[in-house]
Amino acid sequence: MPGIIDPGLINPIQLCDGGKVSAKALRIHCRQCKVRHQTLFQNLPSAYLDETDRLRDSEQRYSTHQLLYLENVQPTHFYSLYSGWVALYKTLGDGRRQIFKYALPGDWLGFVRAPDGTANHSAEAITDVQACAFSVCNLDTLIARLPEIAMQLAEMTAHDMSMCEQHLLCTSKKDARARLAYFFLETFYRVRHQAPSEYSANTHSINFPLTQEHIGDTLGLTNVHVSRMLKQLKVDGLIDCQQRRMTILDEARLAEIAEIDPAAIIRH
Amino acid sequence: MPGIIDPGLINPIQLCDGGKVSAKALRIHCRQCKVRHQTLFQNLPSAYLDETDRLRDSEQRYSTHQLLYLENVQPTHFYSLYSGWVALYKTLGDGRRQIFKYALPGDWLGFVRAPDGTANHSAEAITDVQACAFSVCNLDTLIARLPEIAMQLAEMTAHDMSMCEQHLLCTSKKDARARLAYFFLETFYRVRHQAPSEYSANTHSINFPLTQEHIGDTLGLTNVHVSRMLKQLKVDGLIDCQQRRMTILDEARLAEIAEIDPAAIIRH
DNA sequence: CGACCTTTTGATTGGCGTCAAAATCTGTGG
DNA sequence: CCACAGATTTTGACGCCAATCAAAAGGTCG
Repeated sequence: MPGIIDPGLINPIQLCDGGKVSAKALRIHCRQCKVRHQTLFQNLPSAYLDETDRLRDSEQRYSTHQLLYLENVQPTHFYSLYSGWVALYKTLGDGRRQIFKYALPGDWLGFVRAPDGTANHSAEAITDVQACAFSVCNLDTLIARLPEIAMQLAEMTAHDMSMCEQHLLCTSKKDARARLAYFFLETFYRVRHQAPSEYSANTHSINFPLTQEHIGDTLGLTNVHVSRMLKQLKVDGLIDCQQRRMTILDEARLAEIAEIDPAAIIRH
Repeated sequence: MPGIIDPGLINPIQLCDGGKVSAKALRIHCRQCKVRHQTLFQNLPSAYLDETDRLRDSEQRYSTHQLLYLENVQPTHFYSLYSGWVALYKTLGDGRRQIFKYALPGDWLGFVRAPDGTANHSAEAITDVQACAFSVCNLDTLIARLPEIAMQLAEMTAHDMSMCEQHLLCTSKKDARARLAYFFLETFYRVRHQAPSEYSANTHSINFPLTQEHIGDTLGLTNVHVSRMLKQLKVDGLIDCQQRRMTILDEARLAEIAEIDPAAIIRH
């Protein structure tokens, strides 16, 4: 029910030391989390990683449909996603929404904000989600102590920017069929890379929790039209998509339909 | 003639000390340039500004239709734009292109690149252009010496990202009329803010060098349809646009048509 | 099992693209 | 200052892709 917001869904924070998570489970999780921090902390001397650990605020869990943060609201944290899918989207007055990214494990959320400091988009858990939260206050501390992080942050944002431009190109210049082909391929590659546990090499398939409405909101189509075009792709034997699992059946032809520059794929 | 590239147009660099620019003119320009560096260097102790001056590589001039850099090519410089308009765009195989930003005076170009270091978009001068060029090699030097710049860079990129998301929302969810209204308003605000000399408070108008084809390539419309819808807006007395000048006649109604959140405008 | 969500299918409409030609603007050289 | 070529804008006719409305079928979860 886009456009209508239940404030109770926002920031149901469980602090590490106060919540349901046992100290031991937490320690294990933190250790795993540390690996995931690579995207932001990968160029840091490893000795510094302990420092980042100390600055991490809490572990948080969200279940499907819960919001991590909300457009136009001052966010308290930014997040390193550990598991699950999160949709990042903007809403228009009448409830239409544009999803512009699905955050996957390893992605960072919440750094890009409007000039006044409020979030410029909302973040909703698509699946159950685990995330490491950093207080936005700590970001300054972190950067003051470890300036390398700032550059890393700039490059991560630049990468997001690059994807967003690609998305814009896709949405405004390609027809529905090409958009779908593009989206499925991109998503497939991203999941394979960032969430290998959700990828099966045998079947060339991934876990895929999105509804056709999600896809429509991403590509600027209605769920009805997504259904029609997706059926086409299935009939043509290019793709299979059911029961929360998506299989790429003919990668080459999909890439062709998607008008993807093969060189661009390699980069991901 | 999108899609066809004249290599002669790329990087016609004039070094400060080797080109047509007199030493005096250069010194004046650099001084002005320094002001324009605010976006990247604004948080630096002013003593450091001399250092950035030393790291600046050259002044460059481009005339209409020249390329500053080209998609998929390793760029040698990144730029601080001093005067003029530059279109940043991606091209599809068949020549269709998607312009996703017009760089205006004060903007930085060329930092966002693909993971392999090549430019992920092209930059073409819409008008005659003056830019300060920094060698990409020097960026590391610069940041090593002045770490604050990295954070500034991250925030600038985040701001670009925010605009790109907005653009995506606009293009994929709004009809042609709303897209145009949005685009004219946004452009008007940006020019007023970043190039005050091109803005006239009396007439509420700005210099506007874009063709309807540019606008179409920006908003995902054909030039034909832009022409039709633009005429509507003119007939309705909302806007005037001719002879390279664009006037906002009814800001309130335009904002309404554009479905712009008034709060969002204030932020710019 | 029943309520709700998601997907599918059909019929119809409309916005925007395409093609084409005329009109207007712009800049350049004679 | 005019003439002319090329670029840009305007206008019309027509077609198609995707939106909309509506309803049925299939899935999912409590």
